[in-house]
Amino acid sequence: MDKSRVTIKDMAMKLNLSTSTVSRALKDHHALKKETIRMVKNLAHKLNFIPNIAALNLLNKRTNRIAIVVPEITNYFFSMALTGIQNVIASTEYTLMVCLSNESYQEEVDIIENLWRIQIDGVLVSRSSKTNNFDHFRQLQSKGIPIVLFDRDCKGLEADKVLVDDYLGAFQAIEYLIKSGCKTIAHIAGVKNLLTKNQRLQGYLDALKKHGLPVIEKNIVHAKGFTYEDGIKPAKLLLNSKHPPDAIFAANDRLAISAMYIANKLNLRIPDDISIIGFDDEPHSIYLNPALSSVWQPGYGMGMLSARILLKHLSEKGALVNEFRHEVFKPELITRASSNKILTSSKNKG
Amino acid sequence: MDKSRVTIKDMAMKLNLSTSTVSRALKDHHALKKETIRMVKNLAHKLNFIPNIAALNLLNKRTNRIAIVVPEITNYFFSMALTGIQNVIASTEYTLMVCLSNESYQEEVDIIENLWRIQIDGVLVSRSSKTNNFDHFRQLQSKGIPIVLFDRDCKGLEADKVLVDDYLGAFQAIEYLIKSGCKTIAHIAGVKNLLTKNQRLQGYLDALKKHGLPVIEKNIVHAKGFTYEDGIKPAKLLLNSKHPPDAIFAANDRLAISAMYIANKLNLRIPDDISIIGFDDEPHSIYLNPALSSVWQPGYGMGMLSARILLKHLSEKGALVNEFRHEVFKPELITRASSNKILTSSKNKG
DNA sequence: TTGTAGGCGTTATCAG
DNA sequence: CTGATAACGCCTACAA
Repeated sequence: MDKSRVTIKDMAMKLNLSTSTVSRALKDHHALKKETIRMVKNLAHKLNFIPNIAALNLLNKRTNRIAIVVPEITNYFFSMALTGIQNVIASTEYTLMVCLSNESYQEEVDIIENLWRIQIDGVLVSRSSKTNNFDHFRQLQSKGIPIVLFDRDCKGLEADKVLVDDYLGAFQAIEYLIKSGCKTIAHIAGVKNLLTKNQRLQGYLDALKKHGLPVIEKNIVHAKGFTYEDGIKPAKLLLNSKHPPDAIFAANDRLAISAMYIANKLNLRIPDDISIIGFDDEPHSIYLNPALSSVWQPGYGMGMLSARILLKHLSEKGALVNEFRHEVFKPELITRASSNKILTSSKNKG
Repeated sequence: MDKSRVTIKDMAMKLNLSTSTVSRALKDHHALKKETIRMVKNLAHKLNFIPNIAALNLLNKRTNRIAIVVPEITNYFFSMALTGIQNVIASTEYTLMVCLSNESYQEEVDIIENLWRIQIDGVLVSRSSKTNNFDHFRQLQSKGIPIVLFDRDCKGLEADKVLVDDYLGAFQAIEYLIKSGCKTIAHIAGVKNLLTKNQRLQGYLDALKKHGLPVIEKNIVHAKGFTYEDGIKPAKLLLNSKHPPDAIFAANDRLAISAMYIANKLNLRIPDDISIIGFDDEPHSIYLNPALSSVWQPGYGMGMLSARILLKHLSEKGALVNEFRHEVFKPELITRASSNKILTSSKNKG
């Protein structure tokens, strides 16, 4: 920080006033002469006075810092969420700190513990897929630091939550596949997690059940992670089997794209031989050949709301809030050529 | 911030010492009894004492905050760079603030001006493509705030710079295309910028010249931005023309993918009819059909180095540094099927 | 070897 | 209506 900043003291001297008067004038204290206020404000404007944040923080026992903890940002959903969060935070006096857990439970724990050390006011969290225990979050809360969870729920943890209806997104995707004529629909699920219910898997299961399709165990494969590479093995497993499925619903676009890749290698036609639907609707999905159907999530909006909720908490500090908000956004199935069996083969529906 | 933190005063009272002694003991002041130091440190450890950052900041006239200003983060290169930066910053007492200019000059100016208001210690910048005037950066520097530029150069601005050799990347791409038999190579360039020299374009031009190929004006098209959409028009322009080129080198992968998309629509075979090479090597490029050749940039490493350079500056504050570092990373051409004419058609080279 | 005092910039309380 | 004082938590001359 540069040293040439004007302080209240400087202005007080120039105006032959006390620092308290200047301070009060700057906040339009009612009991001051209008003239005094005018004078002070004029000078402040002329000298480009800006209150020293460190001094205020010391006084208010705050740091004006918010942290966001996410598994990664090289992913469309998280980068959009971060963009939304940042756009809200940017117009406040808060500073946003980005922390990456790399989908690792241990890294996440370390980060959270460190957040207390380095003194932040509040936290936005999308937990790692490996996280089965939420005590690190509880510990932070117990120190008075509010947490807003977004995208990935922590069952049993009481906090504000901004989620997307994964169940619905999956359900709709499966129903669409069924209606387009698919009979054996496989699912490449995300990382297996002991504690948190996998809503996308559940939506898949319930949709099958609703339409009287059998659940075939070997048609449900858990990926080891969420990268393209992680999708290769599950896709091979499914598509190389004796009775390959006629559709794959993947837990995200990367896994879906890997499945498309393998299908291509095996000379399977998409969607004629195998329909594929992803989740996330990354921008490049539309430029694949064929274009990938996917479930879109409102990352930007979720980010904005999460940030607003956290800011609200911080401004209400002291007023103990026992009620947590629980917001659920609706995803949207975007159908494209990769799942458009009907459209492609018989041209009778859009 | 929670209020239950232990302060030096608390410890001083418990130990019947003055705060100065405690303060000194914590930093191993030479003139203190070993015994005293031990006692203080033990207690500090037992009570989990952590110095109050706001107090230190007030004292040191710092804020411990660093800002990174980038056009966007929903892009592989920037998100990797940010990841690298964050990983360096995370182990320090600094907090990283992410600011997005959305490729807009005006937004960038606003951000930079605001950075001074909100008091940050240093800035990492990758300027917007529309930025032709660097006075906002100079103004910030003149207030004593160090700036490290990364990825996108600002010609004429004196600052630390961490760049990638765009010229070389483009040159190698074009040479490769020429060697693989392409005769008319087009270029989809990025946003036209009055001031900064377009190194990728220059590399393209020089490679053509070196190999005696003519520069055809209409085979150089500037995109309006860097999104997939921005690539559609240039691609149509090139591929719909009377004498379409037999290769396209695009300024980034998104533009290249749009070109692939249009080529597909026009039933042009890639690479037989048209070779395509991008820039950035986004992870999904390998899963396209055909896989996209691209110039890889070491985003993560560039981010790390930029952060280290900035930290160095901040630690040396006071010692006026007149020498700026100027680091240039080497990119790497990754060849895949989209440009592999020889391999694909006659199988005689890899 | 340790304590005292003053200051970093701001605000709140109490006087006047 | 305005000023003096203390306080936030820490550090560092200067004293002792």
